[in-house]
Amino acid sequence: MCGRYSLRAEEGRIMRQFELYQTPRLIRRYNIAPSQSIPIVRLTPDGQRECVMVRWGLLPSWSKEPKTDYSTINARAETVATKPAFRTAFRSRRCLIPADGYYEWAVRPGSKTKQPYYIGLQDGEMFAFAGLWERWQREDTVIESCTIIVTEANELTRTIHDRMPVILGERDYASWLSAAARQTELLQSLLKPFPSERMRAYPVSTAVNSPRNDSETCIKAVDEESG
DNA sequence: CCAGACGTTGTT
DNA sequence: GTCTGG
DNA sequence: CCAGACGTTGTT
DNA sequence: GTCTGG
Repeated sequence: MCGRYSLRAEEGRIMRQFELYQTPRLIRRYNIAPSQSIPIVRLTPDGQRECVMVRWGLLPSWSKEPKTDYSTINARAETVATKPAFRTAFRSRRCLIPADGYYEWAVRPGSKTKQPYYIGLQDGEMFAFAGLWERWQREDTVIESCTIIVTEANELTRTIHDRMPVILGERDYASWLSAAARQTELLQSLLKPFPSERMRAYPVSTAVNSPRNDSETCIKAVDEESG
């Protein structure tokens, strides 16, 4: 699963990696939580890439109330093509979600508290989660939202948790964004665990537990025991 | 036909 | 919106 | 994901 | 215990 992440990269770096002409104004984030407004990269109706802020926690267009349901912050890769809450977005509203690390909480045997880990690429560089976005509209209120797709964990992340977010390599960005709705097999083939060899994970302090803490402390390595 | 659900995770 | 359950 | 709140009435 | 807020 993926319920917290960081995005420290600067706007220029994001524009380069995602081939954008502009981004919204962004500040460094160390502890992004569900329900917050996050930048996503998607295609405009005429096929241009754009970066916009949307709410994390997908709100289906048919929802009666526009409240965030925590259960839609992630979508299972195995079922995303068919579940009512996600399938229409899977067909035509896929997005990339820039990030440079995410957090998982490992259950520690014999301890009531969990050990948070910070997980990312080996070089700490920015990457993209595979995501979906949706638009909810009633009268004059429009709410755009998104979800992060998750899959089974790889060898590295499995030591912490049995699920992990889908990370896309740069070569797959265009396919993910623009594949035709019927190319289910191609799309599905992109939703695989990222290679362990290119990732790293280390324990961090429980400061990250509270979404109020949004500083470098969240990503600083600590010894396992000191949680 | 209409009503009601539509999600994921972790824990029990 | 669309499918399932009654 | 974790943290933090969670309620009504009557009186001042 | 369970829901809401971040």
